[in-house]
Amino acid sequence: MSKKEGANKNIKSRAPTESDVAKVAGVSQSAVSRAFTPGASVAQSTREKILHAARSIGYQPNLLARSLATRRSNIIALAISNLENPFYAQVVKELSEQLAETGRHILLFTTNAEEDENQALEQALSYQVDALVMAASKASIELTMQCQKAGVPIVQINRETRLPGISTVWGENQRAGELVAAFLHASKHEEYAFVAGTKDSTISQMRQKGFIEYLSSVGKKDVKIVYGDYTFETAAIVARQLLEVEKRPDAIFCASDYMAFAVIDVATREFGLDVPNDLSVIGVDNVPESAHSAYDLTTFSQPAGSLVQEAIIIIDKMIADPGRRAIRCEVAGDLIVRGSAKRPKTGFVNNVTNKIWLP
Amino acid sequence: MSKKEGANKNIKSRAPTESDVAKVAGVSQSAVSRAFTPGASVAQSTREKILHAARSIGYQPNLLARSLATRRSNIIALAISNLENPFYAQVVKELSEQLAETGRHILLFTTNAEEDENQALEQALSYQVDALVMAASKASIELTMQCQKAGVPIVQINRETRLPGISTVWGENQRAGELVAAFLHASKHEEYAFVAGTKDSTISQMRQKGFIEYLSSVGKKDVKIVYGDYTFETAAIVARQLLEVEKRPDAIFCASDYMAFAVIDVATREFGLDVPNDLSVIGVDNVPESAHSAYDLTTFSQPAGSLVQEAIIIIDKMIADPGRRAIRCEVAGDLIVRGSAKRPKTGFVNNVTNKIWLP
DNA sequence: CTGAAAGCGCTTACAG
DNA sequence: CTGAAAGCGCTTACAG
Repeated sequence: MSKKEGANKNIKSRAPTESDVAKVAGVSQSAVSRAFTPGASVAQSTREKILHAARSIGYQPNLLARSLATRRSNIIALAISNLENPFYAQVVKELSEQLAETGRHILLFTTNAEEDENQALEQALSYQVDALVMAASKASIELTMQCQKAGVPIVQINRETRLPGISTVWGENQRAGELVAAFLHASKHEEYAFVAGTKDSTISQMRQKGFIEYLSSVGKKDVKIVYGDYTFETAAIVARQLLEVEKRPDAIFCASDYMAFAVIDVATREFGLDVPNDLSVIGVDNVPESAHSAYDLTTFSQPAGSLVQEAIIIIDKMIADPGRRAIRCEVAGDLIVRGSAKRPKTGFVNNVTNKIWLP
Repeated sequence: MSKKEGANKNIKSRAPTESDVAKVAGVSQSAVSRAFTPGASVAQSTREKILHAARSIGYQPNLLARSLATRRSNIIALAISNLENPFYAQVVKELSEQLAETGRHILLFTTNAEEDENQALEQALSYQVDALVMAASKASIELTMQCQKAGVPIVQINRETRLPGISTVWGENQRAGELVAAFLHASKHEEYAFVAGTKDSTISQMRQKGFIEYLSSVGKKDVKIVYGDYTFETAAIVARQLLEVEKRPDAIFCASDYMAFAVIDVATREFGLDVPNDLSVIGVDNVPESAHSAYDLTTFSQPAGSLVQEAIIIIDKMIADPGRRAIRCEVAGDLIVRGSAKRPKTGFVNNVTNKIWLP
């Protein structure tokens, strides 16, 4: 047994480090570091020598150590709840893929209660993440202040909250409500209802605002509002409440596709209603499932890929210029016409992939 | 401006460190470290003094630095594809929540092509993750060898591949195929088909094996096999191929619920078939959507929560004893009876939450 | 119980 | 272009 091996007390062999590579290549440890730093000042020949040595012993840079030294981890924290809603699954996927293009990755925090929300974010900060994106997830104001103090940009996806220092991207929520109302009114519905998300959801509030304001302007002032809490189960419960009364609605607008699925389920299976002849149902999001013929849902689209793309642009701007003020950005959507709601006679436009409606 | 502030060249203030806390509390930096280490040797009074000082300046430990020093990051890499399949969304959620109970978190790698698969895993290793879990995701053998050399445990979820050193947990795949076959045969079907996943998916192969072997044993030797590639779109395409022929199947078993949804969509909307009277469809997974009445899918369950739980147990064992051999573990499921397949006259059992079938 | 010191594996001015 | 050295913010033997 050589002296070197004898010194190694652990059974499990250490992963090779820059020093190991340096020894093999016959250069200094700093030279090795430079060989792995794009744009660093190294002779072409020594770089090659080093890379060869590195390969021969299976060296991989330790990204944790690099992060500590550079103060940049290339890790982005994602705080998310509602992963069962396909819209948020899409957000995760898009964010992960788009970040990967620049070598960054997601550290995931799934949250339910607000307490573990806060705890999660504290942990995220401790991991020295480069930024924090929050989707369907709300942190306390204190904590977001803490992020700002730590110089970690925060961007919210799909919220319209106006908090100091917090960037956010969202869809056309109020316009969604207005367009849906116009569409349903143009196709001659009588009784309207809105299945909201949670009470404190700003995007749900904006959709509701657009919806009832438009309807009010055309004389429909008694829109029933119920809260589906963005879950399938609660949406099903409130759908029952909506449909079991004498004068049931013939048009239901839901604050998310996912809740719209629950409404359609209850209406067709439990109440024997025909969608759209007895009841029109419209959602928001345009998740992939909406196009599945089991639901064939008319919906206002909110493209997850675009929201994520804007979020990343914001993150990059904030990182490049930490003094910068929060950025707020709205992403456009369309009313995608499918089979779950009666259609007006006029106003269709053919999009590249979908039939969309404009008044 | 004080001397100290003058020395701070950056606009953005550094996050406070142990040294900062030490200065405020009037102790050494190592004392601060101990105060934050459970079970370390510190006087109760000094610990309190330190924690108070820490709070006063908003100190949070730098987990990256801690990871570097302890060689334990409390980060688990998750390589996953198919996030659009709700089963895998559930795996993400469950893994994230169950790991959070012990203060660990997921570093997420979403993968499509096998190349970025490998690249992802290399990166994961570079981040010094404590373990790697792979779901619906396949790495090259070389890379998995590299993980082993680096002493990083790997566990695969939902694969039956037998690779040296790789732990894996899976459902009762062959039994699923057998039970489904028995169920369909007992309810008097004539023409059988199997919608497989990808050609190289071991779990799909095992399900197929159980299915055709049972059917063969009762004289049904001509089961049609098509490949849905685990995607909704491909499953829809092969469903069309299956149904457009003269002698179409009246019983289709799908290697995943997600593909079963596509089959039901195509059968009902495009071919006007009644499920289950014209066609029985059965899946595997029992994702939440299966219970939604739009599909009301009969399916063999594969509980994501249990699979994840076993995976974590394995990880912990491997970390505790790195010399240990790979662990392989099968998780039991049930045939959950719902409305998408004709039922046999006999053999029902009432589970706590579901109606299950046993021959 | 406590502090000084070495070390985790990198990066990055600074000299040469 | 290259190396020696200090530093990133922690942990952990080692003395006292």
